[in-house]
Amino acid sequence: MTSTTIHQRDRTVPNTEQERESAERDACPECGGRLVGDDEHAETTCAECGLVVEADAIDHGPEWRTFDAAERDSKSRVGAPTTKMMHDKGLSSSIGWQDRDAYGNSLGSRQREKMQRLRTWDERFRTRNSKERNLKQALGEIDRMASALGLPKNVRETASVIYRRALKEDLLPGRSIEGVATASLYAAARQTGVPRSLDEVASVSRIDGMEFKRTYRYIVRELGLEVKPADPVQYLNRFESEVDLGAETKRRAHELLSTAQKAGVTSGKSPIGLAAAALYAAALLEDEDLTQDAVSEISGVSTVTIRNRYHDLLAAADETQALPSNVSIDGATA
DNA sequence: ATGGTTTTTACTGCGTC
DNA sequence: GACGCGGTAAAAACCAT
Repeated sequence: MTSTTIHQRDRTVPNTEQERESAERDACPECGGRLVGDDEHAETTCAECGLVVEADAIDHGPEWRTFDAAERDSKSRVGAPTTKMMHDKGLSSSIGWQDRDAYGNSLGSRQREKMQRLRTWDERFRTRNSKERNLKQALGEIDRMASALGLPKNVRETASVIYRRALKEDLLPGRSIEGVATASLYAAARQTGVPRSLDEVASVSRIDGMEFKRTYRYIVRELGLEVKPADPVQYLNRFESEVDLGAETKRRAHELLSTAQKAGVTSGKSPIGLAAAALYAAALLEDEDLTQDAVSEISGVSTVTIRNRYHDLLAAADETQALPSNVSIDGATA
């Protein structure tokens, strides 16, 4: 990640001192007059007739503005420059440093001391407010996403605890508030045993998936969070509630899952895939009307994975002869 | 950075309604 | 002929080293 691409758009506009001088010596194509470089407006103009030879050649804006669309959408992604150094974007007033009153007269020593105290407190309040506002926004965001995902209150609380820790440990600078908020929520959901997949969380977040995963890993590492691999059963429960199935089918699905877990064929496999496969396999055994495509739809797992996993599940079930021996699994064993 | 594992994508053939 | 299902190869994503 070098920054080489940022400034090398058009080298006809002078960057260095020498280049600018040479540019000034060039002649205007219109009237032959002297050309003048204007850094402020990124233009090269003719001193005689005012013709603008080069306009908007170089973006003089701060480079942290221009990386991708998501950044432009949410100003809050600008980490250190605005949120830390200029948390209020320079909008709030502050107490000046000169010991002068509004008319420019200098203050007496008593007044000077008073102003000094006020300055101290003014500074304290302002930085404090910024952190609080920051936190408030993050918590609001967490709340919004949590309700969109139908997550219970304790998850939000866990998420906010995680977020506060991140804030305390100075993990925020350089990262977006929303990114950390999203990551906190995802981690909290998993820790509290109500997992949502990365995709699901990403879909209700304002930040893109890549960024989300990156910040998630980051805060898990930095905070030393303990996040155990998600339990497939949790996913299974949720998938079951999204389709209309008989009670026996659901029982079966759980059974398949637990025998497979005991058989040890589940380690390393994605919990979501296992849950989806268990659901499909159970429906198959119970002659329910449930296609692989449907399961894939609600679980976000490809049909290929469902096939592979459900073969594993049935094989495991066969070996542990957990199936009642008189039940025929027509065709499913092949 | 690299290699091994898992998942996805894309394409195929088969049987059925 | 569309649909559900199954298999495969190659690409992509993920993870630990």
